[in-house]
Amino acid sequence: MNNEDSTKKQILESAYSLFVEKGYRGSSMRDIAEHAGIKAASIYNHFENKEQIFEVVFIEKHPMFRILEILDSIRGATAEELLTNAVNRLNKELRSEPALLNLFFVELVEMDGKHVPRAIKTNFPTDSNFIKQIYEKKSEIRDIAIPVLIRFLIGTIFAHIMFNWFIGDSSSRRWGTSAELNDVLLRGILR
Amino acid sequence: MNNEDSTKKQILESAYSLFVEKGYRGSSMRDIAEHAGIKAASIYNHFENKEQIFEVVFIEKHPMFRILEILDSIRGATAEELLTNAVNRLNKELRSEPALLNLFFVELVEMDGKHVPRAIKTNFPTDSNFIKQIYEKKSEIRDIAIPVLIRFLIGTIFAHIMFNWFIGDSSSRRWGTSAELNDVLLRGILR
DNA sequence: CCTACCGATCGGTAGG
DNA sequence: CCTACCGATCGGTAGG
Repeated sequence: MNNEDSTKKQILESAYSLFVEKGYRGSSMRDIAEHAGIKAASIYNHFENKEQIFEVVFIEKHPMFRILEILDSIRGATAEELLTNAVNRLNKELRSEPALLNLFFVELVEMDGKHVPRAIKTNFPTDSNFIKQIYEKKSEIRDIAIPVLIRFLIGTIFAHIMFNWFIGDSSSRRWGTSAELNDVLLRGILR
Repeated sequence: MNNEDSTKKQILESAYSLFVEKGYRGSSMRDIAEHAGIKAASIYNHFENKEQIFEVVFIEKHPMFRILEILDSIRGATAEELLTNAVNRLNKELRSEPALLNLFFVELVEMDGKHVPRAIKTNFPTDSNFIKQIYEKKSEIRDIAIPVLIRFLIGTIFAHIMFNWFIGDSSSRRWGTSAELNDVLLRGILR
């Protein structure tokens, strides 16, 4: 039924935004229901219990897939351009939507990371435009395995943003700008 | 009083380990009390409420300070040695004590990061043995501001470990080893 | 430092 | 899909 589907989707969207904002235990079934326009008891027509909702949300919204999706829209004539664009874009995206990583933190702290393996197995992307582009520009890059490169790239962005959280955004000037970090990154990656 | 002090400390230690393991809302005052060997009501002789406990714990155990503390014990004859040792040591430490970062995730998700600025202001280290050593070896390093370097170093370790969490530890072979990441990092930092 | 207790809220169920 | 309700647990207080 169409109605069933759309209610289920609304529950998932509601749960996602609440989990990300308040954590798992901080988001009650009543909150999730209200935000989806129904009553708490009705949720149980679509899900067995609260944890099942989280499971589905986490698998669908695993930040890794979202990040690979963002990377797929990046273009660049040279490896340097491609990588610089990727860093800038990811940086911007993760800043404007810190929620992206929050879901993962909730999984780590409140769920002990137990859903991670299944999330990876369920929907790891089979082909990535970004990775394809990197392969085409392989000659400009040091002899590093591509997965290691991807890892380093994504990792650097995380690092950048997480460090800002650590020290608070207030004193960020003294700790360097995005461009400086990008420079160090490219030096390590390019020939 | 000595007794007051030690009870307070036990409450803080108990709260720390519980917050890290179960999150803020997942750790009840009764749990915290029991783990400290007292009853829940007695906590209020030492703290005004639950959030005040978290505040004190977070300021005392902010991962950034613990990391700088670990770095202070690192030695190395050359910049390369110093940095490699630092990467390996931090990596080992963060792996054996993932709790270190969990406290910060709890703060970000359940507290909205509101205690971060005060934690930084309250106890930022005035002198660091590690930073001093880096300065002495400045000639071997590219012309990067030292804070940027520290940031990149700590960030790389984070990145390494967080990426493992993201993909789950299962498929880690294909994504590269610690040594490979260290190599990319050093290329970017050393002259 | 404790026992006893408060109102509020939780996840989930019964029954229609 | 709802109303009504369950037992359990929460943070916090009173009073000694």
